[in-house]
Amino acid sequence: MHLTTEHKELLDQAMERNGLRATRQREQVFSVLLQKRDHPTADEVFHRVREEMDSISLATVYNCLEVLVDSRLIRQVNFEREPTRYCPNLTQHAHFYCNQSNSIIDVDLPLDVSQQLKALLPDGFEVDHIEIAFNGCSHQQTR
Amino acid sequence: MHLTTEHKELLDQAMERNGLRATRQREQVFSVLLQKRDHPTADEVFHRVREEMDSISLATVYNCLEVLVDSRLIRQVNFEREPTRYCPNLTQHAHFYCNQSNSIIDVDLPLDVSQQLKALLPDGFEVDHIEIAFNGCSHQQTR
DNA sequence: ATATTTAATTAGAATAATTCTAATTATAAG
DNA sequence: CTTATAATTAGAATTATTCTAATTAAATAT
Repeated sequence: MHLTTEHKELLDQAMERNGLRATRQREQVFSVLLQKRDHPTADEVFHRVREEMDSISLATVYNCLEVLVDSRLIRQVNFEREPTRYCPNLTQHAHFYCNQSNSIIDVDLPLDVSQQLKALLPDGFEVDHIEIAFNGCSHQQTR
Repeated sequence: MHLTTEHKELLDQAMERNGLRATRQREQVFSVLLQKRDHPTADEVFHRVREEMDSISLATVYNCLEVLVDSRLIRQVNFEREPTRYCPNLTQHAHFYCNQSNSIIDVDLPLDVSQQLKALLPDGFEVDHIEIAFNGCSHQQTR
């Protein structure tokens, strides 16, 4: 497990705040997500975690991911009917789905743009978050 | 069945264009979606269609919806892990999910805003479409 | 330290939306 | 009217996810 001190504290504090425990499994799942900046499915996370912790169950991975999402340490991204993916990038960003290479690319989202989007809403609408998904072709190599 | 002449022609042309047939079932599914400006699931569409065509099967409804989406006569909207919903509003718009009333509200999307969003992408990225989902509370009555 | 309480993990069953399959029926073309 | 092709149908299969009940681990109190 390779959680940096900062990330470990981030997790500990988030768990504390929510009256939850920073278990080995939760640390491991968080760690795995931070190690590779991609967008794995729960099943992919499960397999990556298994490499170091072969007793973990898929149900636990789902539980850990849910906890991490709820405490806003990671983001959950859904695209069409595909399995949910998880994303350690906490900065405000959109996703670009390349339907040729089948990959997901993070797209930075400047504050003024998201504010402009919120301005489209009628009075009294309170926004918790905005999901923006581009779909198209990025002309990148299929990795 | 209550397809207006214009909608009937819209369907016929779209089917023609794609080498498909404008069957009774496809007409009926299209009609049901146009009759009520909401965002029903496949199952809800199935039940609405059944009222007038009791022989239709759920598989056919799924097939019809897919065909209509592919021919861009309706839109498919996905939110989190909820069942896919279908939307007859073809104008450019975003969706607002009110997590209190659990309803979906269409939000008009001006052309300049979507263009601004596209401008965020690196060179060479080609956009087919953009999905924008707001999540929050609209302070509306739970219908 | 040890016992007790509470929360988390586990394996596997259950669920729910969607897709697939193979047979039948409808539509269009010759 | 026959033939070829596409669409529909019922039901089985699939897949991601959630639930369940038993076990284990962590935190707290003794």
